[in-house]
Amino acid sequence: MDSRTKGPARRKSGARPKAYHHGDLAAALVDAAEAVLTERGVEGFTLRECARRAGVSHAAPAHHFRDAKGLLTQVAALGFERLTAAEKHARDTETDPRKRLLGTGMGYVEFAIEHPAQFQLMFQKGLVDHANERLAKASAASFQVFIETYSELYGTTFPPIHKDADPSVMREWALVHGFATLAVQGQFGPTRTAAEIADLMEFARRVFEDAQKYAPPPK
Amino acid sequence: MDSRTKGPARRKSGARPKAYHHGDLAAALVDAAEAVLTERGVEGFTLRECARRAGVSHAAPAHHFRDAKGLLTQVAALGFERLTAAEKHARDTETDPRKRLLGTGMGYVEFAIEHPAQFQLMFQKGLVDHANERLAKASAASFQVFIETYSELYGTTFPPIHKDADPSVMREWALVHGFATLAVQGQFGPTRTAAEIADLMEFARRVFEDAQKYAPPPK
DNA sequence: TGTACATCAGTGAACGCGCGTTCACTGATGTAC
DNA sequence: TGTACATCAGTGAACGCGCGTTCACTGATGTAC
Repeated sequence: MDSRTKGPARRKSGARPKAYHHGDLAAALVDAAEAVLTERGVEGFTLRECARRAGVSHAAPAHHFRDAKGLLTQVAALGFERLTAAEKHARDTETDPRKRLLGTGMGYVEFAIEHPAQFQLMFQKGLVDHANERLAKASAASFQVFIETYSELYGTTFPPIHKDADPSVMREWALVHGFATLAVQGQFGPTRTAAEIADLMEFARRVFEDAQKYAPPPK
Repeated sequence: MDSRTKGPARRKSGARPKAYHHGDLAAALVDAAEAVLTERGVEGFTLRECARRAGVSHAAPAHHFRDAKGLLTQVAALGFERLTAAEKHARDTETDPRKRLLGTGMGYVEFAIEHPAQFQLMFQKGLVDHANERLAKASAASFQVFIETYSELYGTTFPPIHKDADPSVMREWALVHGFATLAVQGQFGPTRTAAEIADLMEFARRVFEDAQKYAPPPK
């Protein structure tokens, strides 16, 4: 009974390293996949390496994820969920609507720099099952934060993402996404050390503030 | 002697399909690589497929490019050269400095939509030898167009690309690059048919015009 | 509490695959004399 | 113009590699009675 308990109880003992059943392989594989992406990039991702890191045979993942794409899809979905959280976290340290919009962008960039390979995975076609419900929902939510925060400032609402969306909010998104993409690709120099990251974030702030300086007045 | 003549003369006859020497394998491989990228994306690229399309054994490319990365590097360099040309072409249909800056962005986006996989290759770490001189030069030149065109409008000059660059020109680049990236990744819907592409370009124009509306006044 | 059984979550061997790279080779081309 | 030779640009066989996927299997877990 208590042998079935998940989480802490499992780790507390560490006495059963050879347990036949893993306990929470799905989560362990997702963790492993994130680590592999971080260390080797999207190009270097393999299912077998994830299995190795989870301490399990390479056939085991099939019981939890149909195939490599299935695992990557979950990793991407989790990424979007974290991206949304990062946007909201950075935004909610501010109360002024302008600063809140700026904060949203800063959270976006911060997530990208700290999870570059995952960020790339999230926005790359073909690696991931875009029909997946969790992924689609998480992806839409991360954009929705922009729309909401923009609306706080300008008091307008926007249709779901589409060519007919308001050009202003798309401009906001494109700017932030472009900056994040360029940063991740190393166009602004390395971002390995904490100091380099802080530097880059400072640069992001200057760019975004420059953009706001000439933005239309709030409602 | 005339059998050595390159180009048209070689194609004119078509009588020597079995010629032992290809004539211009390097160029043929670059063409093939672009086609493979277009059809299969960065993920689907293989050296052997390029050789197949060039009608040559898979060991032949090594005589012209050290390895797969060597070929991809040349393809990326060519991509940047074309990107620069596209920017300038779109820019130079206008005379008004504001419209010229907008045109530069339009050319950028147009190139990206028409060569999505190549665009991705150009801006992806690890696939390409960034130390390559032709590539570095071509890459810098494509950004230089922004700087030049921006300077036409505002009369300032900027240091080479770096964190200390003027935030305004970086904002311009990030916006355009972000839009192009999102478009290529299908975030604005499919861009297969001519009509879809025209639609997207129209949307780009609206977004960039919206951005200019609130830009600082010219010099 | 004990037992029988179904289900679940792993194992590990085997498969076929296409890849990049290397190698000794050979035919074609260009050049020196 | 002819010949000898060096160089160049291909061939095709072979290599080792790690991959994803499949399969029959087995040990562990949960449940019904």
